[in-house]
Amino acid sequence: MLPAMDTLETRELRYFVAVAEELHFGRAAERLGMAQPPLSRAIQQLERRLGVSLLERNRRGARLTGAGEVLLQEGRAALDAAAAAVRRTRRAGGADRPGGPRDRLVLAVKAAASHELLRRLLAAWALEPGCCEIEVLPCGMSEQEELLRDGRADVALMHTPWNSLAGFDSEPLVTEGQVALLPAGHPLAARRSLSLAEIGDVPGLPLARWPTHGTYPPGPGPEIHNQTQLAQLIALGRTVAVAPDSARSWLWAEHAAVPLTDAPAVVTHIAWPPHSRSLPLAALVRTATRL
Amino acid sequence: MLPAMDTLETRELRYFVAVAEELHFGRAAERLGMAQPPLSRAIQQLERRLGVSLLERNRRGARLTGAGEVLLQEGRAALDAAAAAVRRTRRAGGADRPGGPRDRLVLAVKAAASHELLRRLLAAWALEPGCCEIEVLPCGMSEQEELLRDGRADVALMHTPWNSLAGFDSEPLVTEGQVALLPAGHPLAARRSLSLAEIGDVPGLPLARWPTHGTYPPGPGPEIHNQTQLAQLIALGRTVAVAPDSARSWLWAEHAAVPLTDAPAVVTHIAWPPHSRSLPLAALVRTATRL
DNA sequence: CCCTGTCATACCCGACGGGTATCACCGCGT
DNA sequence: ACGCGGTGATACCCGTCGGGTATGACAGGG
Repeated sequence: MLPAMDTLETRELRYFVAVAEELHFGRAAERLGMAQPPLSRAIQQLERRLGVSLLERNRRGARLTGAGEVLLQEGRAALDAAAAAVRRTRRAGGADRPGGPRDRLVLAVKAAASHELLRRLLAAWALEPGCCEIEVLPCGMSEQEELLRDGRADVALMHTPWNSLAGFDSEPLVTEGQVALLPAGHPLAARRSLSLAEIGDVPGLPLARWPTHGTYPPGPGPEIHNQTQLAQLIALGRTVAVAPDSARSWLWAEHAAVPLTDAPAVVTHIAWPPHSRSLPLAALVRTATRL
Repeated sequence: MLPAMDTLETRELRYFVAVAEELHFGRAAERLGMAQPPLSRAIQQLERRLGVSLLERNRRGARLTGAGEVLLQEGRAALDAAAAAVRRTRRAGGADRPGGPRDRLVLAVKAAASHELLRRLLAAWALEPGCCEIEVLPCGMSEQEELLRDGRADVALMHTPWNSLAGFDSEPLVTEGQVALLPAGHPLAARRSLSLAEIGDVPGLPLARWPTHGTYPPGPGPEIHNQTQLAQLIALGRTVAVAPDSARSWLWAEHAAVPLTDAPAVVTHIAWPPHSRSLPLAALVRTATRL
């Protein structure tokens, strides 16, 4: 029997994703803990089986073809799905914590976002009859999607328009406007309201840049990694930022918040993987939407 | 190196899904084109690696444990994702039709649903500057989800509340009410409007049952496989059915349609896999929403 | 009580995944 | 110009393991 032309082993996907990300067979092999020749051969076999060229080999590394781009994206999704299958199955069988509670929900939240909402949600959940333990998993700015996809989290709080809800089930919880965060002494800080255009090109006060999926948008402003860093740079009069209303709760004395008239509203959603049949999850979502 | 504890090969998933669906090692092995002993061994290895019991072996077949249920669902999703990766990569590389157009969208539509909308959509698409070939893939009642997930289709017309949009991106296109489809001669056919309760228990005229994901809801009515069959049974005075307004377009002379006051509205959506980066797809969605 | 049908065990073999050594190629340095 | 370094490809070998066949253990039914 020929080796199943229409199916890909996750091993092959892991190999290809590693090569596609490194664009270098040697480094990819090292990352995979194997030697370079078998990796080269595996990718060649993959290309032959698919009947498609995935990489343009250069003397100096490699470049992805269009089909390679597609396989990188789809392959990551498939690997996430396989990883999720393992994690969720182990959890369902109680194999992750021997003897531990098998009803446990992992909730992914951006560190330092939606404090107040989270507090209220956990309080309401504790009063719920069917409640179970909730493990709060703090994560980076755009990490929730991946955590939900690969099964490390069961449910997440996400914020449109920053997070994409594509591929998940979700319910909106709270809508809030956005404010400009300025140094308290700055002339604009005295204004009652501002527009995005007005803060977009203030001389000497470039707009801070947040990472989205690991990469930063282009611009003159500083690259921000966490909220504390941002707070400091604003207090030092080095930058200005756009944030939801609820950011007021962590402002310093040196900060000022001015409502923005034309910034898109931020909606906090509770989101979870589609087709979930978990009863605790359904109960948590119900609790959240009733807050 | 131990054989990668945290990862599942698609081969193992295929095996488990086959066993979980058949609940019988022998039949599953036959379906997989292999002998029973290696299949048994593979499942045992799988259970050991996951540290979880997946099946309760009985002398008379097997039953799924809770963890097994989870792995069945998650495993199917992962297999669909892997199959989609193969199909979409081949399509992107033009390997499916040698020399054929690599820009081609496959649109899944329920046979005989949304005729008029589809006609208008295709007409508008043909006028679009960036238009490409559209292959219309007719499918069963609830088949669109699977076609999108495993990459056989790029985009689909779906109808809530029958189809679930969970896990997809979508845009609503049309909302329509529902009507009762009755034999023309029936007393109720003369009414201006009806309620679901009224047609739910008409003596001698049981409500037809449509399949959802291959299974039929319980009830006394006949099991319907396609629209022609339904039309015939209604004309014969054997059954009554609930259908969207647009069903009027295929009514026979022996049929009558009476608006239902309390049936949920049917919304036709255009839906596609999340995180798509296809430009033709984006253009098609734009065209559809502007209709 | 044996026969049937189920899944598990024992054993063997071939395929193939992976390692080592080496080659072919090209850019770049001196 | 020539050699050197670094890239991916090729050649070859070996051990593992996936799969097949034969058989066992066991329970239920005629």
